[in-house]
Amino acid sequence: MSHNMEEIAARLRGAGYRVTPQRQLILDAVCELGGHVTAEAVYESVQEIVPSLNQGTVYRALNFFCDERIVTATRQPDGRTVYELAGQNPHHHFVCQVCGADYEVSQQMLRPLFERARQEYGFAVEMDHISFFGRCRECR
Amino acid sequence: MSHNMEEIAARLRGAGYRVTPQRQLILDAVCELGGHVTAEAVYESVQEIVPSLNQGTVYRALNFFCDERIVTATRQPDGRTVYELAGQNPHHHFVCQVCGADYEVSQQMLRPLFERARQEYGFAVEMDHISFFGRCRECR
DNA sequence: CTCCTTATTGCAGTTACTTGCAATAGAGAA
DNA sequence: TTCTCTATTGCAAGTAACTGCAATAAGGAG
Ligand SMILES: [Mn+2]
Ligand SMILES: [Mn+2]
Ligand SMILES: [Zn+2]
Ligand SMILES: [Zn+2]
Repeated sequence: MSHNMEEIAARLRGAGYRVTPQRQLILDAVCELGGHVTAEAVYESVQEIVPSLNQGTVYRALNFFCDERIVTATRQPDGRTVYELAGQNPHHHFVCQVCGADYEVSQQMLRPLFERARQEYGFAVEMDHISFFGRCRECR
Repeated sequence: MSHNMEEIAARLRGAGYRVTPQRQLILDAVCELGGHVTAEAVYESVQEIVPSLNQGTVYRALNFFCDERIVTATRQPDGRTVYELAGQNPHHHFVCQVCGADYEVSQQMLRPLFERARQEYGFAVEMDHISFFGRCRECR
């Protein structure tokens, strides 16, 4: 996973947002830490570079990037939220509540359901990163 | 929505749990308030009958009932969790993020997806009350 | 009915995240 | 470069929900 900051910056500025060093550091951290990362981990990471950078700023930036669809978020059953670069391949997850096994599944897999939602209810699901919790084969 | 306390109480006692007045009040409140109800609303409701009843107890009881599959919970995008009696007809929701419109959809609708999860990954999804957020026809 | 084990409660403190506000600083205009 | 507007930050307080611990009480045994 990698991100093109130039491109993202241009898009954000074009929309009237500002590209601050804090936001760049935070996005870099999400990218470099890789995979599903907690706000806490991002905070600790950026903290090492700019100790004055505030936790509130981390949360706000992460939410901002989610709104802008630059990162995705999933709420875990433990109450924490994990973030990830909303890169090239949109996907969802099947997560085992017992052992934590995590199957990444493509957007495709949910298409039939979303299609039916649209046809039967005129409803357009707008979730690009869902986690379905349950049990894997071994844990049943 | 209604619940048979006798039956539930017997089942809980049989499993080694205790049926306390607090738990009964809390379950009654979820039932009587009806529909999707917040912990806050439950707390205020039981508070009127037993003012000493603690918020922590409400949260613990609600989680306990969720574990026992007696109530279901959904986390809303605003961060709050709403609870509901896990009654006769298991269902999920399509919720419009703009106007709040809420389509209740039967468990059936998700069966093909869950079936595929099982066949392709050996994964058994164990979520009985999912909310899919998006936009309704009018709000698009 | 009384006793005993231990599940549950009340309480207070903690965690994860959000928010109001005054100070700061992007970034477009001149 | 300088000015100006206002988006964003740091800070501190606020919120929903969770948790450790000592006191309480459910409910089975006798
Ligand atoms: Mn992911
Ligand atoms: Mn429901
Ligand atoms: Zn597993
Ligand atoms: Zn709508």
